[in-house]
Amino acid sequence: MGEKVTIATVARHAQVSRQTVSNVLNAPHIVREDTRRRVHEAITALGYRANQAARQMRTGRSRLIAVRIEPTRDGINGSVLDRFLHGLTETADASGYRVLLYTARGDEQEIATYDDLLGAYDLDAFVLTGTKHGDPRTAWLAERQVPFVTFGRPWDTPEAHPWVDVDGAAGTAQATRHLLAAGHRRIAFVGWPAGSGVGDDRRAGWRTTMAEVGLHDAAPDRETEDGIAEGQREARALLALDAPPTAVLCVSDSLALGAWQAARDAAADLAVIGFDDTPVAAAVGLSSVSQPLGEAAARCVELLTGLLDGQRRDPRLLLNPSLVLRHSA
Amino acid sequence: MGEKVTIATVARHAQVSRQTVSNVLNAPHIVREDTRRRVHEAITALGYRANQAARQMRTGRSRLIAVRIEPTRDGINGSVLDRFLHGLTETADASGYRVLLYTARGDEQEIATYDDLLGAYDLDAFVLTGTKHGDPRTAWLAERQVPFVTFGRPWDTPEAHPWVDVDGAAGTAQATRHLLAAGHRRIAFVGWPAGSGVGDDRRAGWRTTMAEVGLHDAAPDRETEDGIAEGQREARALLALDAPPTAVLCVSDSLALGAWQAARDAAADLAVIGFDDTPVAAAVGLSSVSQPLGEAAARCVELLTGLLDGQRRDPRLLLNPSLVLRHSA
DNA sequence: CATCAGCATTGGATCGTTCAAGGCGGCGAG
DNA sequence: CTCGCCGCCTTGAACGATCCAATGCTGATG
Repeated sequence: MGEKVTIATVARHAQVSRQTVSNVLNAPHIVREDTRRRVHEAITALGYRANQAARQMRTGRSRLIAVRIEPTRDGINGSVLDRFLHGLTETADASGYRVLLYTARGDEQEIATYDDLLGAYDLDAFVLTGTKHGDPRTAWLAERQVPFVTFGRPWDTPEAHPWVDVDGAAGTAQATRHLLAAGHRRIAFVGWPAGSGVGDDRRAGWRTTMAEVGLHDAAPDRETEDGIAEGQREARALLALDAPPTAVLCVSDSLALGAWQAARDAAADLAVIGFDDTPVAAAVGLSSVSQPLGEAAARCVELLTGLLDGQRRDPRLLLNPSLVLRHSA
Repeated sequence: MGEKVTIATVARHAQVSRQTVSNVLNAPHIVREDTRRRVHEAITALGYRANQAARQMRTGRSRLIAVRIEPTRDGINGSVLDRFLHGLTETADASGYRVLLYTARGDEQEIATYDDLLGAYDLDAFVLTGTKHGDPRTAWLAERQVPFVTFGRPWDTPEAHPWVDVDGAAGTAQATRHLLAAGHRRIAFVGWPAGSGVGDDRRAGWRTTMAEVGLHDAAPDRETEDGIAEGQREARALLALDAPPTAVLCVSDSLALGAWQAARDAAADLAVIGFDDTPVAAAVGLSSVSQPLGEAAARCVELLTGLLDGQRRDPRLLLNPSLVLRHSA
């Protein structure tokens, strides 16, 4: 339709210079009230939108945030990222940022992608999900002073970089207390093999809570890979014990679902609580610990915009999950 | 570390002019073999990456594709978009494009977002998911000649714009044939209220297949909103019939899961097949019709790059889903 | 030997924005 | 009265790439 509307068009229309229009947008306080209003009127009248490419070329900032999207590994856990991503996009929008996606197989390729994105698109910041011990990605980014936030704690050095995370231990502690309050005494835990930050954290919440009430002995602790079949297997093993537990707390919904199915098949009276409150849990009526993903995403964006604006807020945030009760416990 | 690497840096390093470097990148055939090689060596040696902002300003193309991410409505169906998005990002990457996310509440706001994205970021193209009758979004984009592809047919006018879709009718037909081959004669369908393109399409596959074998009379057809509780209700109603069906085909996994649970609770021998092959279906062992989401995404990107390069391929693609068999049928 | 075609290469202009520097009127201080 | 300063605005230059027109070079031809 109409010709391209640039800052010059607006300037002509408002009878001022280009720079004044630019100032209205970027430093309104140095422009006189009525001039500012006149420029704003011209902007809306013409439907002007600042060209990001041109702005970016001059300032080196793109107002773009990169987020990795992973292949849905499990299928069950995929929805977690999905919800997080949605929250991220929405909050970023509100702050004038946009979310750019990328994929990568393996850390090395991911780092190459950083390089690419930074070089070609001048990305402002990165959001990483799923951190692990000795993560090479955060090291690379930190070394180059690229602003980034992780959703997930750096498990080695808590102060290494800004992060947002959900307090897994608090979640399992809450679940454990709920089971205790319901009269359970033998409460087992089915978790991942020790060594993963997330898994160990969640296990710790259960363990300390059980220890607090002196029930540590009546608390079988199992380690297994993630999966429904694995959950079934562990539940069967637990039920075959001399003094089987009356409740099981699982580190994931996959394991919890398996355990729940195994208990039902064996007609055993076993309370089960999972973790992540995935759609699967909701669908089959499984109680689960729910992460505040929307809030986590919002905090990530807040931290990033803070970083980019040079503000210094406390760059580490631990959020509390909540327990969602359904039929299974 | 090193200073910013621009096209001039590369030119100096390779002992040629800026334009020659540009030609190597954009029109390699007009540059002499050995010159080209020398330039390429300089590029890799310096780690040069073309600045997209500068390129975009001159050419007006951003190599960016926008995709909407929706709030996970159901929770169960969210994973479909998730997998599609992953495929999209991966294929786009391979073609040198990047995926930009956006959210919007309602069509009006979404159209405003188009305007914004086009004005500010010079987006090259859009991918829309979930089309409906009389979609105002596609009309808006078409009117402005913005390149776009929809994942989902335009249900009013098949030739309106390029699209990729999965043949829902073929999927339900395949599922119906499977049930027939397994000896079922009374096969019910639980679908959404007539009027939604997707739902009607899926219903049609079942109906025509049943009609082909003259079993149309023995085929109860139910209409209901989506949801697990709704699926349970419909299954109970079906089982209470004088001549209850021995199998149920559902338009979604949510409904199928509900039906499957109701049948189990009633200890009824009822085969159930769902649609979308969501993680929930996989988790509980529900047979389902699976959409080739990765391929659909790849085709979307192919179509778009074709459009952008001015190629004229057939811009309409109907893909075949496949039946995934588990315990439930 | 002069001319010209064919091709690779060069310099300058350009996209839309922001930064740096400067102009200009008015006001208070010396 | 003059000077300096402040607030507000304008002008020229720059970011890094591509496009366009012009130039240099080589070799073949009249």
